[in-house]
Amino acid sequence: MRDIKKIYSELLNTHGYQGWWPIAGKYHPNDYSYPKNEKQRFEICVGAILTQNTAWKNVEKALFTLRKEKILDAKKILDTDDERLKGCIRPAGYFNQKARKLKEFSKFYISLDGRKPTREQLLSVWGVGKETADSILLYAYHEPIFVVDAYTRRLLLQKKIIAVSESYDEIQAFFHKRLKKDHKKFNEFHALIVERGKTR
DNA sequence: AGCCAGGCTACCG
DNA sequence: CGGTAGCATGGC
Repeated sequence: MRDIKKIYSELLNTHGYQGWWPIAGKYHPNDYSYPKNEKQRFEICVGAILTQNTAWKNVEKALFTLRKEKILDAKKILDTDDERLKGCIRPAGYFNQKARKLKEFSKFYISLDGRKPTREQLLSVWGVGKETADSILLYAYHEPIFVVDAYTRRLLLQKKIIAVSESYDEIQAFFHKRLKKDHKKFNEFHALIVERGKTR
């Protein structure tokens, strides 16, 4: 039996600490203390939405522009004209949809008033699906919840740990069942799976 | 020069 | 329910 803990250490040996979630373009290997403030927390949420089916490289361009234009903020995004917002995030693709998603999420984020959202609440927001919700919970709120993405499925299939495409929730339960619920470990594991997926 | 990226919604049978 | 078209740009 191929233990997923063994897969984790192999990935770590091969790729090293990934330093997720990147804040303002910077990674911070083996330091899981981010976000350090609300501003950074919101940036993670925006990045999680913008990176939907999109290369992170393109998301960075959008984040850079939002930062430069000083609208990387929930209230500012809501106050920004749709066309201007679309222009800022254009490199991240699907800009019509994503502009709407950012506004819907900003409204939701403000309504939280500093409280931590539940998974159910996140999923009720238009444009937030399971992976995005779990990424936000794990990386922005340090909740020990495993993020499942296309790379995770591919990895489990390649290692013949699963037969054919199981559901998101089943795969997530698989990890939850076998790993201690530690947000740092979940953070690193998911980041490593993505890194492996990118470099094939 | 295609293919594909750190998905989601809407709609179909 | 599961399956899939459409969304869009930029990197390799």
